[in-house]
Amino acid sequence: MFNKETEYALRGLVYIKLQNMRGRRPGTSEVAKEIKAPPFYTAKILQRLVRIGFLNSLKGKGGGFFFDPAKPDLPLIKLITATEGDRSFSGCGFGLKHCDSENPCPLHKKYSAVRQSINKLISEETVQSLAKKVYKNELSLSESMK
Amino acid sequence: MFNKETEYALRGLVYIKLQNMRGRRPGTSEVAKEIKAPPFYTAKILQRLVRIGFLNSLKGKGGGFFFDPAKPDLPLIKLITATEGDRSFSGCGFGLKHCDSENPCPLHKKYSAVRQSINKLISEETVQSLAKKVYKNELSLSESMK
DNA sequence: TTACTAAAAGACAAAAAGGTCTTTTAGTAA
DNA sequence: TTACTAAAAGACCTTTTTGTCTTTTAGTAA
Ligand code: FES
Ligand code: FES
Repeated sequence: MFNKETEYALRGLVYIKLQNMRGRRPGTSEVAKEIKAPPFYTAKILQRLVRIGFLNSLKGKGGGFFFDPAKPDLPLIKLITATEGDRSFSGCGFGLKHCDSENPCPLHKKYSAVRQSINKLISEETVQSLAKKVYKNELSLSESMK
Repeated sequence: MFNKETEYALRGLVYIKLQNMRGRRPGTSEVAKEIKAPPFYTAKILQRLVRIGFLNSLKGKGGGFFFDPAKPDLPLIKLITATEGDRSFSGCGFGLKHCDSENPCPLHKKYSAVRQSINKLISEETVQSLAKKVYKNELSLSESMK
């Protein structure tokens, strides 16, 4: 579905938000471990997200990553666009340069419906809304242990 | 949506089937040109599809690619699985190793619905059904020229 | 059977994605 | 103000994907 970078970013941010809700600011190695992602790569990705402005960080002892509570929630579509560009979920499923309902490909009718439901999903859900679900329902951020 | 190889394979096969319906057997360079794909890469991909058995070919003058009319239609899901493996449209949208409704990720509920509609689409449609649509409705296999 | 045509095979190369690691900088706590 | 902690930055590497090209093989038509 998403590429690795987006996956790690998404899982990482949800984990960070969840910890923030519990009054903590996790660091890179904790995040990487919890979301089962490569530690250095995770660090690099989180740094990029801070630079973009999606996330805040604090250096030094007791430091770590956190969300500015004053900022609006971060919809998945914004995150995805930032990590993998616009490529997904806008183009033609058949690979034409542009999806054009005036000049549709043979997949257009069915595919554009699916595409719309994907866009709805990633526009409605935010990092925060996902974290809240985990918080309330004990949903999983990593594999079940059984 | 799909990777390049799958896209070229899909467009190429639909083009070939369409030409077959018109009594022709196109060759690699014709296919590549018509679907706007890199010629040598297209050749390589088509060769692989022949080896797999999705497609037939005939060498020599008047030769080219064609579908065995006796064979059943080729659903997109088979093509996709052959070109890019099982990775898409089965796993967890959040990146967990397995999608497990007993231990769902926070995307599970909404994502699994979308995933199912994708699977429905690629199971229902076949190379042949798409070619037929193009044949009947003059749908587009490449960009509009305007 | 010769000349031609077209696919088959596979080596090779460029670009993008994914990942690792070292050095530097900035902060905190005692 | 020293010692420690943790992020920032960026060089470097590996793997996968995408793409190119040459040589070989198999067939057709005349
Ligand atoms: S033209 Fe292909 S999806 Fe719209
Ligand atoms: S567990 Fe993530 S989609 Fe099912």
